[in-house]
Amino acid sequence: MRLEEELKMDKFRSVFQKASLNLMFTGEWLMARIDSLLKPYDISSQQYNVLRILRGQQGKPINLFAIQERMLNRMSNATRLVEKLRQKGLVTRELCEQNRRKVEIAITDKGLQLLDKLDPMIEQLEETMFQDVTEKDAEKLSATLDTMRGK
Amino acid sequence: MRLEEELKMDKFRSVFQKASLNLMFTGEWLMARIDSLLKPYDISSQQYNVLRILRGQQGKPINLFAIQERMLNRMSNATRLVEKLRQKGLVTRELCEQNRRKVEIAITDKGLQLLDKLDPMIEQLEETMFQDVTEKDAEKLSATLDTMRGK
DNA sequence: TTAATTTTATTGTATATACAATAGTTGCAA
DNA sequence: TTGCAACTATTGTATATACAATAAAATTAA
Repeated sequence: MRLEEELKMDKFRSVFQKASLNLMFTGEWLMARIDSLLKPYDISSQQYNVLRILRGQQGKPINLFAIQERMLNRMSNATRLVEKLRQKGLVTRELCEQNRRKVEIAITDKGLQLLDKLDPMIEQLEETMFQDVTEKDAEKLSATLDTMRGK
Repeated sequence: MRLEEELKMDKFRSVFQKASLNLMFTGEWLMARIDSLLKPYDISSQQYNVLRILRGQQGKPINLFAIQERMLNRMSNATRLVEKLRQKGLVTRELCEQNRRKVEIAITDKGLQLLDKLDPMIEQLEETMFQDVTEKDAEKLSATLDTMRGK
């Protein structure tokens, strides 16, 4: 459905305004889809994102500051987010001996297993979303978004 | 900056995964920009969005359910959001006589004046974002997003 | 008319979020 | 060496959010 119908708007100030609204709307839409996929596993999209960041580290621990830098939405609170994951046994937390300001976080086997279970579901969602979008258009989308965020 | 650098990721599973992440990241990025523009006026991007919906009604009141349908992110709580606006004197709330389930909301002059002040700031932000994006690319962006959300 | 269903709004509750304030640790400059 | 700045994490607090439960009014069906 086009954005006009989706938001019941009959006109936009400009194609740029329409693109902005569409970007925010579709971004929210996608996160809501992901959240509802993850809900039965009692994990939020934020938490899922952090687990993937940790897996991307290939077992190397990473501190809270670095996690924050890699998060999709700017850090509201990496400390508390990671603490939730720790309580579920999905990550470990260890004080860094070399630099006692830092806290090193790593994903556990249980965390990896959870991701293994979730991955196909997320990939399936992606496939559905992009079934009528070419690789070229997906690349174009990324390129336009990069341009919008600027240097 | 490209998403790779932004999120410090060296590779993506596919161009589709990259596009998904970019969509969520850039959507959040844009909302955060808008929120920080609005902050001095003590209004959130959600509240701003509702005010614009009301203005779009050309003075005709609109009920909470219809507001919810037009909101950018799915309704968490239109009741409470609108109540905040009412407390600031930006909207009015009136029980509908014809259908007593409904509550009619309308924007006040104060609300319209606030929007008049905010509009140029938001337009300026849009201009900056799209300064290196053509109209054609903006249309393409909207079209791809519409396709992703599907029928 | 009564009962069931649908529409619309409100409330409760747990959690997430933004953002500022604080604090401990380290590194650097005077 | 001391003091200051930068880095990193935690905490406090107010607000926003998701989502379910409830309620009231209207509509439909029996």
